[in-house]
Amino acid sequence: MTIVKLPDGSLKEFDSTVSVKDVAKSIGSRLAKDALWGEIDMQPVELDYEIPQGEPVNLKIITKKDPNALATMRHSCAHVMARAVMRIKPGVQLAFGPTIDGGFYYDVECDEPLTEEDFPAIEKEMAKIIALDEPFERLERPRSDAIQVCKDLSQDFKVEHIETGLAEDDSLSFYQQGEFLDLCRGPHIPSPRRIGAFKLLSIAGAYWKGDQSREQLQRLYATAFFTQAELDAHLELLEEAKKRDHRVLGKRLGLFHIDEMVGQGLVLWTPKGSFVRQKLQDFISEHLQRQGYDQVFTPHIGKLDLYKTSGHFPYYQDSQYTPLVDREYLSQLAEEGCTCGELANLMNEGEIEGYLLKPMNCPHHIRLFASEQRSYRDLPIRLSEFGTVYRWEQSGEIGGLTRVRGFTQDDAHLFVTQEQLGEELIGCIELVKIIFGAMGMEDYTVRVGLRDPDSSKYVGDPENWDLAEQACREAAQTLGKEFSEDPGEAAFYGPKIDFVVKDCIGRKWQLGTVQVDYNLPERFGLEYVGSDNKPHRPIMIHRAPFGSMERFIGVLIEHFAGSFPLWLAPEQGRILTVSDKSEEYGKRVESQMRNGGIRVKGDYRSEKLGAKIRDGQLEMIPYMMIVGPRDAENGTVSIRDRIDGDLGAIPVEEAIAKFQTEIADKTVRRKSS
RNA sequence: GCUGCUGUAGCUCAGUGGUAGAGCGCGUCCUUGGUAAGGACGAGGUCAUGGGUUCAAAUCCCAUCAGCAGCUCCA
Repeated sequence: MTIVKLPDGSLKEFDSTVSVKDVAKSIGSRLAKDALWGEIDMQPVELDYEIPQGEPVNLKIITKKDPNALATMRHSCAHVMARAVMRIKPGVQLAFGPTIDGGFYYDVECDEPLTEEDFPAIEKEMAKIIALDEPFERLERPRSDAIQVCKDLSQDFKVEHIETGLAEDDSLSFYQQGEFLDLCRGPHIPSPRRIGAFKLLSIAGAYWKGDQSREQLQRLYATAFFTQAELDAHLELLEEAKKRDHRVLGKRLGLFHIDEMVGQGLVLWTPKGSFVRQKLQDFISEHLQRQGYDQVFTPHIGKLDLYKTSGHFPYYQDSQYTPLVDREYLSQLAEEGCTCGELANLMNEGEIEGYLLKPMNCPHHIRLFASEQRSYRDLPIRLSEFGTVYRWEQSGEIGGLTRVRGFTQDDAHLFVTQEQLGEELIGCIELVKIIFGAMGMEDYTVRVGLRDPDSSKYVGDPENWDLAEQACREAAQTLGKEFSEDPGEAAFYGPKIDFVVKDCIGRKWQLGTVQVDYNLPERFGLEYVGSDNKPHRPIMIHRAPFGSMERFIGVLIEHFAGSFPLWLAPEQGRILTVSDKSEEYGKRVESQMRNGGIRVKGDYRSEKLGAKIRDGQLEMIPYMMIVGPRDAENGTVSIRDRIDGDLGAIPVEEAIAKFQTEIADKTVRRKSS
């Protein structure tokens, strides 16, 4: 008698010996077909495994739908990959080899570095290993034995990991497949037969345990699927994603340029890109005005004293452009025979006079606040500026519009009383909500950064912190969207709310941010006169709903795949003449459209209509207005929509009205796919 | 900053130790065509920069700069 207990708690009894497959069949033919392997008392077994008779066993039948099935298979594939690498390159040290979104990796250290040229050989070896069809066998070892096993294998990283990361574990598990033995928590698939299709993707450096001061390993990225078709579809998806990369589209659509001669991470906005940026600024400005913000302008540099007071210099020196040293100060130093090394030391200690390219706008705004006597009646004071800041980002981090060295924040600083904090935070959140709403961006996450209660690194009164954190939570709730609360993620000066989106290849970027600050008002000694006629310290809110114009537009290009909504499109429409004969009418339509406030251009080249349409389509022009003799006669344009294609002929006035409505409504139209 | 890869015409990319090619784009001409590429001819390159090896380097080596992927970082 075989007794099987299924995950739902039900029991099944069989008179004779049955395999996992037989049990699946008894439940349903569909399950039998979809079954990949079984798990008996948590241990993976093959479908033809014969279930022991007697005592009831817990059986789970794993199908593709099981959320862990793919990850388990990929992890087993990682073992196969590591085994293949060890066969090809002797003396390989293994580190970690986990599963990640879309695949897996294994960190290794080789005497002689691996390159992508080694991929075919590794893949071939993997195929051989899979063909051997050896099972993954689990072994449990007490910790002292486990250390010895890893030492015998000369796997130093594994030894270290057992001694540090796994210091609490009394017993450790290994998985063995043929000659390959690896410290591993598991689980694994019963046999490599379930690895359907795999592919090595890329190779990159990675630090052991993510620590920059430790060994740098080689990380082999790869992926695997149950079927070749799924792998192909995945690879195609990756290719598609690359096409919407804002760096590719930015070049193709002529939105921005980054020039070697100007400098790394310094964006030159072309007329088209500038247009989009300006439109976005105008858009948010309307809402700032409505919310009672005051627009200000401040210079791009400030004296070092300003940043010494704010605490940014010399503390954050590494991420700033080198200061512009005061001319007289420099010549004085020169007279005193100061060497370069001494100058650098002075700079490190902050003992230097000069100016700094501003890494943030707050100190300037703070000095504006402090420039007048303030009463509680004046508060809240909301100073906004599209302020350009410069930060010396690490060279390896810079790329496209999403990480740059000079960028413009849609910045503002609110000086508020404790009582006003909550309401003002809600106002800030509303702006973010308006922006994401207008762009049709749903796919973002919200993080509320709270202080770590055990830490003493935070400035400000703990009671105020509690109030501010609560205010942040409540403000975040007004989004009507889930948010995470992250203790320890607050800045040392106050809690914050961050808005994060992913780019086309899955990298996460912070866009909007709202931060409470108890620190700077203190450092600058800011005050207002309260109703009690006594001085009080205001609280500051830093906020930037876009984050930075550069990063936001970078993400926006990918979000729209280059097809901006009509109100944002630099070129909203294009007049296409069927032949030269219609040029005069085309020009008339063009000026009619312009007078109606529509941004149009005319394509009067002696090309065939099909070619002009193709060009317009590739340039993602929202509307093409085709004009030929028929239209000239009837006073119409034949509209071709970027999304829906030919819409037929309508009178010019009607077309203008249609566009005006779409612009005024800021409609986001997307391909319904 | 670190590791690996890459750098050839405006763009996308071929290419060999013996001093450069395609497609697109651009210019001129022909074509006058109603919803995704009409044709011909032509112009355009210190093969990223600086060294080195060699009779000979765009090709091999080194350095620098820049780009890409990842790691680390991001007040």
